[in-house]
Amino acid sequence: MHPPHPAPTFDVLAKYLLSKGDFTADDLRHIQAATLLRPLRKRQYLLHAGDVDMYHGFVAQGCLRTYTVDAKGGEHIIYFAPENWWAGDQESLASGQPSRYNIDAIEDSTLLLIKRDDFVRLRQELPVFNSVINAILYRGFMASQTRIHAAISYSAEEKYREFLHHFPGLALRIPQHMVASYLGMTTETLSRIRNRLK
Amino acid sequence: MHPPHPAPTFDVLAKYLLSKGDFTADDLRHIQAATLLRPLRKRQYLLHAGDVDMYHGFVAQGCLRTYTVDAKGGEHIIYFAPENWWAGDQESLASGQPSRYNIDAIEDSTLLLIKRDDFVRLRQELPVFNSVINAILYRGFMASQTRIHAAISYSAEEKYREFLHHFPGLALRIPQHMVASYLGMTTETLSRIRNRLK
DNA sequence: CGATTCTTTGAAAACAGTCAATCTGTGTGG
DNA sequence: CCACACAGATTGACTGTTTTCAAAGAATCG
Repeated sequence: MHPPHPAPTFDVLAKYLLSKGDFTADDLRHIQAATLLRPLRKRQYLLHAGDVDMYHGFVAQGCLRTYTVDAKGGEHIIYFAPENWWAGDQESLASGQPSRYNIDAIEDSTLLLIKRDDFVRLRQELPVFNSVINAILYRGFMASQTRIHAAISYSAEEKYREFLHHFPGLALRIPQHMVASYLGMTTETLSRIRNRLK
Repeated sequence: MHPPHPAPTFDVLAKYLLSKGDFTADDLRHIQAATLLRPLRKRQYLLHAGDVDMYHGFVAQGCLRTYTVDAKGGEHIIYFAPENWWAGDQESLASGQPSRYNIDAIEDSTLLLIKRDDFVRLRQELPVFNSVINAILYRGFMASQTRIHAAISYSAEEKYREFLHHFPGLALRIPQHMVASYLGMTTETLSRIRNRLK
């Protein structure tokens, strides 16, 4: 089970960017020059907790997760990054401090990496890129707000329904215990909820 | 119980801004020209759910809350804005859509309002202002992440400890049922936790 | 003070977590 | 290709935590 053909991976990012802003062919060339193709097999890491994140990763294919591991070994998934999402610890990238999070691949995946410094440079050189990235951060912020609302307001069952709605199809692709972890409940609880729902 | 002297309210914002970026006296004058002094008494609203948010509000004094009301009349506090925080629904401000949230004063408060359009203009005209605002949004995003982590990983007691740590002193100022609402638990549960802790 | 708002307490019920066993599918190496 | 190991999902019985409902006690404000 390999990621399919290696070739037109940058096209996924180009298409994504063009859907968000008016990039010229030249802009895209500059961006492409800064990207690095990185296939990641299932269970391989993009970032280990304790390391400093050096890359912004755009997921062209597959799915990654960002998570912590607590004292008892329990994993808590902060977020998922399927195709057309960005992976990386913004905090570590911005501060240069070691990350609290692990990031690894849930499925065989293909990423486009942009080095921290190149990313900063691109934002300075290309105003379109900068404003698109700002918009993305913004949407991420709004999404966090929605998730906080769900976490403090909803029952386990409502959280799961909301998840199905927010990530259509994702629940079918990824292991259930990860969905449970993302929602802040145990696998068993999620299993029983799913049972009730059908 | 009135907000004290009316006079040097803008100074609070000026001081705040100067601590975050290199503003010239002229920059500050421009910003001041766009601000509107708005005292808010306890329980008065800055924004009603269903309305479009027209103002960015800087809290010079007091404390506001942003919250939703569910079908059963339960309130869920999304966040608190004490002195030197911003209040306002970013989503509504950015999109022009009606807000899902209510924002009101928990204490008698003093706000400096900046109209939506003026805010956008200031960001365009003053690069310092723009980058400071970006940094603030950024920190807000990081804080959301931390809060999500707490919400899905911690027990009720751990959440309360974390709250005390994150908002030192705030638990003493605001009603406990609001802290409970913010943490996603009932007043009774929080009361019992506090009892255990002492 | 009287009224309202807020907090505490108790008992019962609902809910989610834990532990352990079983069941299922998938991939690997022989 | 089969057998086995392994990761993942389900189920049941039990425990523990949190909610709910109801009532009573503080504290605050006008």
